[in-house]
Formats: sequence, C-alpha cells, structure tokens
Amino acid sequence: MNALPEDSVDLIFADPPYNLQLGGDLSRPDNSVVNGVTEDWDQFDTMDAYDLFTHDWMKAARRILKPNGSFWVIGSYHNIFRVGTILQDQQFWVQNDIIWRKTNPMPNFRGTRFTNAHETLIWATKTEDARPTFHYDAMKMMNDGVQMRSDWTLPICTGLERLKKKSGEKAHPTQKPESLLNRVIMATSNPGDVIVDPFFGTGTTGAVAKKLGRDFIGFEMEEEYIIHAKRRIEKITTGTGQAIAVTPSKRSAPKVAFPTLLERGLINPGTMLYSSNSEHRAQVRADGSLISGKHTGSIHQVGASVQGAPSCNGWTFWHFQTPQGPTQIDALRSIVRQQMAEAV
Amino acid sequence: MNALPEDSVDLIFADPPYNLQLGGDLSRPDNSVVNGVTEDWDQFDTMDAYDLFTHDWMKAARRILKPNGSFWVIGSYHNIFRVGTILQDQQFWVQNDIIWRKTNPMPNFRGTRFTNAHETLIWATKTEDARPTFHYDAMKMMNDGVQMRSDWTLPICTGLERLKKKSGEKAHPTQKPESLLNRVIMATSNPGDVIVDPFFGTGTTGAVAKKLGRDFIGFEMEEEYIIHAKRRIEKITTGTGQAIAVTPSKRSAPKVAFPTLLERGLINPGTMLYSSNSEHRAQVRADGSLISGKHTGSIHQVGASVQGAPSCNGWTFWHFQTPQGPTQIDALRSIVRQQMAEAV
DNA sequence: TTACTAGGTGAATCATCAA
DNA sequence: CTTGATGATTCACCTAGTA
Repeated sequence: MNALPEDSVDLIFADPPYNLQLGGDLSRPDNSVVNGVTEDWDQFDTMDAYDLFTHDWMKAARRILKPNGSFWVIGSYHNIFRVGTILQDQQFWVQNDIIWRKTNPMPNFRGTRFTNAHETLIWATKTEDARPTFHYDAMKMMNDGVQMRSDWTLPICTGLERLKKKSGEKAHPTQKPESLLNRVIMATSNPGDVIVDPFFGTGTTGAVAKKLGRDFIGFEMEEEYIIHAKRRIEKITTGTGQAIAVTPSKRSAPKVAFPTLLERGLINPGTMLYSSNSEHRAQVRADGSLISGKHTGSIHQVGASVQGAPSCNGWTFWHFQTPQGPTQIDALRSIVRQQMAEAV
Repeated sequence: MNALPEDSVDLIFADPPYNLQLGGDLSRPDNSVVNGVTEDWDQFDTMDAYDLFTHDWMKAARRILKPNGSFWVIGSYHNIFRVGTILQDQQFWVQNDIIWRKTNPMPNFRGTRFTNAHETLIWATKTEDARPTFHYDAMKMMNDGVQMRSDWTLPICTGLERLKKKSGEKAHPTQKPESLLNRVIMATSNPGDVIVDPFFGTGTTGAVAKKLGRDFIGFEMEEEYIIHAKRRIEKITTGTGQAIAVTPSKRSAPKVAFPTLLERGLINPGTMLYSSNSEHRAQVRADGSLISGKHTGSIHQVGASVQGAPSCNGWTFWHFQTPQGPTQIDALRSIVRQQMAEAV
C-alpha cells in the first residue's frame, strides 16, 4: 500500500485476520469434524503483536484514503474491539457500526454459549468533518422503502458461490458473501471509484467492484488465493446503468415464541392458564415453559400432554383471565407481531 | 464497590456512560427538537479520560466478581470498542458479544447514515477457564425450541414502563427495557444470586432482579435517579417457586451408571439392545457391561466401537424391546433419577 | 421432469470429573 | 499437569442422488 499515492482511494474494505485462538478439535453431535480456521495467517503470538499488526496496516490504509473516502473493516468479538480502538486512536471517525446478522450461522454444538450468529463491520472516515458518499435513497429502496438500518440480515457464503479447490475443499476458510460487499459498495461509493482491499483473499471485493463498475486494487500474499481470485474475476462482466440489479433481502413472516410474551411484560411468571372448558390448567414459568402436574414443556407440549393428544396448538388452547373473561393467549401474540412488523 | 468483599458477586451488569460526543442540536423533520443525552455524567474531556474512567470502575468490578461469575456491559459504537479492549486487557475472557436489535429505534433524521438500530453487549468471565452459569435449555425454550442466538430483537423502553418525572419528562435519558435485563439475568444467574449494577440509574437491573428472586446491590450518584429507583422497586413482588424456575440443563442432573439399572431390576442380564436402525446389537452382561461380537465394555464404549466413532452417548444410542416397540435405555435412567429425587 | 431424501457444512475462542 | 471415562450436543441451507 505504501507504493500508492496518498489521498488517492475512494473506499477501503478490510477483512483482516480475526486472531481466533481456537482450542482443540471440535466435532458435531454426529461426530463429524468441524473444519476451523487454522491457517498460519491467523496466528499471532500475543494480543500486543496483533495490535501492532493492526496499527501498521491501518496506518498505511489511512494514508492512501481520500479525505472524504470511506473506510470499512469487518471482525468478530475476538478482534473488533482492538480494531475499533486503534481506528479511533488514529483519528478515524466512526460513522456506523454495522451488524451482519447471519441467517444460517454455525450452531454452538456444545450448548455452552449463545450461537455466535453475527459479525461486526465498522464504517469510518478519516476525520469528523469528512463528507463520505452515502446513497441514502438507494439504501432505502433496498429496504422496502424504509431507512436502511445498522443490522443487515444476509446468508453466509455457501453453495455455488463458495469457491472450491479441485479436491472439493473450500478454497478459502472465510470467504465473504457477495451480498455483503454489494451493500457496502453500493452504499458508500460511485461507479468509477477506486476501491482497495488490503486482505484480498479470493477476491470477493474485486468481484463485486467489477460487477458494479468500480475499479479496484487488491493485496494478497497467498499465491493460491490469488489464482482463484483472478480466475473468478475474469468471468465477471461489468454491469452498466440499469443492469445493476439489487436483490432485497426477503423477510419471512415473524415467528413468535411464547416466552417473548414474558420478556415483553405481556404475561407474568406464575400466571395460571386454562383450557377453554377449564378442564386443564397450567402455570407459566420464568423461561416461558409451562408446568401442569408432572408435565412441563412448551405451551404446545403441555397442551398435548394434558389432553393425551399427539400435538396441540398452545396458542389457541390456553387462555388467561382478564376482566373481560378468559382470553386466548393468541391475542397477546398479535401484539408482539405488531411490534416486530414495525421493526423491519 | 471497594467496600464489598472480593470474589463475592455472581453477576455484574454495567451500563456505563457512552461518551456520546454529540454535536449541536438535532431536530426532527417536523422541526421538533430531539432530546439527546447532554447530562454531565456523559461528558469526558478526552478519550484518554474516558479510558481511565473505564479502567478504574472495571477493575473495581473485577475484584468483587466471583471466579465463575458473569460480567456484562452494554454500549454503542462510541464506547464499546474502548470498553471491550480494556476488558480484554484486564484478562476478562469474552464469552459472547450480543446485539440488542431494537424493534423501534430512533430514525436517522438527516438521512446521512444507516439508522443506528442496535446496541452491543459483552458477556465475559474473569478467566478463560471460568465456568459461568448458563441456562442453555431455558434460553432454547425462550427461542421457540432452537438455540438462542447472539442477536436479540427487543423493543426500546417506552410507554408505561418508561419512568416519568412529575413534569412528564422522562426520568432518565437512557432507561433500559426490562426485557433486556430479563434475558441477561435469566441466562446467567440463579435465584438467590447476588447481582451488582455499578451504574444503577433508575434501577432496571434491581427491578428485574427482584422480580426473578435475585438479590442486588446498585450504585448511583444522582439523587433523583435513586428516588425513582426506590419507588419503582418497592412496588415489585418477587416471583416464587415454579414461577421463577427454568428448564434445567441435563448437565446438572445426577449421574447414573448403567449397571444401576440391573441392580434395581429395571433391565435383566442377557437382554438384547439395538441401535435405532437395528444395524447394531449388543447383549447386557450381569455386571452392566455390553458385549457385541468382539467388542465389550460400557454402553458408551461399545456404542462407539460398533460405529467406529470416537465417542458415543450409549444412553441414547441403545434401545430395548417393549410391547410398544423399541425404547431408549435413557427412559430407564429417568426412572432411576425419579427414584433418587424422591429418596432425598 | 418433479419430489423427496440423504448427506455435507459454515471465522468456533464449544465439557467435566476423577484418578 | 495429563489421561481416560462419561455423556451432552446442531441450524439453515445447499447439492447430489434416487424415486
């Protein structure tokens, strides 16, 4: 990067090593082995070494970025706090942090934590008073007519999009989906702009840049990644004008879990529920499970158990007392759906 | 906090000042003025001053936290990178970063950025080898039967939940919703635990802690917030018994050895066991070991051997014949556990 | 040609206890 | 400290093969 002229680049997208520090092998419940990130380039001896590495590449990136250019970096909780702190210390000004909310993350196989279902991006400029390109209306268009939010729901890179070696193995352990780069590049650059990716990998940034009519420069040390990237980008034709279509993310109808009613204070732990004929009753526990005699479980499970039925729709089976008489708990679900619909 | 004994607290939830650095006044498209966070307690002269402040309160919090206790902190992009870095530098070990995805965030009125629609929480422990309370099964129950993810979709605190001054103004500029604290406290603490909130504000942590039968200690400097918090918490009644119980994790159940089933006459020597697909079979010997061809050993060992797998849960792998068809031997374990519970 | 099933997989800091 | 035994644990998606 030090060979490039200063203040010459419109957008930088950086996907640096995350410094994962994985432990031993991890296997799925079916005993198959999880193929983790064990590459040399993700190994750092200490956190200090990682901080120093981050400081160095970021300083080089900062030099070549135009005064109104956009700087993007992606990471996980392993590294993003270091990256964000160093970025602020270098006087970058954070415009947004963005959550890439994965539709299909890898589960937590051991049941020890919350499923790690997102990654974090930071969008920053060189200074507080920079005025970066931001296509507000295009983003609004891509989000069903309402402002694009700071959380983006997108699938991970799988299937035919995922580059493979001849052996069938994945070509790169952490290939990013083009949909993610599409949104970054669409939002904060213009056709003809110059985009730099300091950790080019198999070239997702270049592929999307070419598709959207931006110029790009990528840096990569691994020879094998470069070969894949070149072959991939060669095949791409640059879109022009109207040909550049965007795929808005489809949102499925919101599913509401009964425990959500408790979290939102619509029903309280300890509340008694009744079947419509008052023949069966159950008590609500704090995690949204029901208890009725020796039966415990979800509203559906307990509804089925007390009736000796194979299944049951708990939403319509259970009622709670109101001054107006017994009311289906389904009425409360409608309220939550309303709230979630407004959240889109 | 320095007056509390060390290693004495089960859970710490901290909602520190975000150091927002707001510019001039912001108005909505209808020219009404946005009431931002301009309180003295959110003013720091420099980023260094903020870092020092963070370092100090976090060190005090660390001292009082039990070795297996959970440490939670919430922030936005203004401060969360500083907080996360300092936390890691103090040897805290990050378990998850959690995204609070707001259903109803304030829009970006100027159309200059993405709507800032989330905040970030960090869940950490004092050390890497700490084993914090985590109610995996309760969280799964609360998420409609699938693992709880690292992104939580919850509304901000509005309506009747939002505390108001007599004048009708909001009592606190950044009151957190009880639903958020509910999930934190449910997931990582038990009834009777001690929870500390170093930035108590109007007492959301205390309110939810009391509701869920946890003890709490809150620190707050603003007299007016304290008055609101006390009045609020007084009104709350603590849930008891089943109301605050959650689905227990299987890991906490007492261990049962397979030979116990023979001792108690629940299964007889010579019984044939089958895998669910009937592909594998084994015979029970008098000492509770299995034999299948040349493989002998525990239910787990033989289950693993016959499959050629590195490990196997024999309780769910092996089935025995009943008039109702093949049944997991795990059903017999439940009976023993039942007997053990009644014997206490 | 369509429908269904079986199998594979993804940036993961992924168990606990006794000997 | 290591080693071994017990036994707990997965969601959404895609592809290839079969019916």
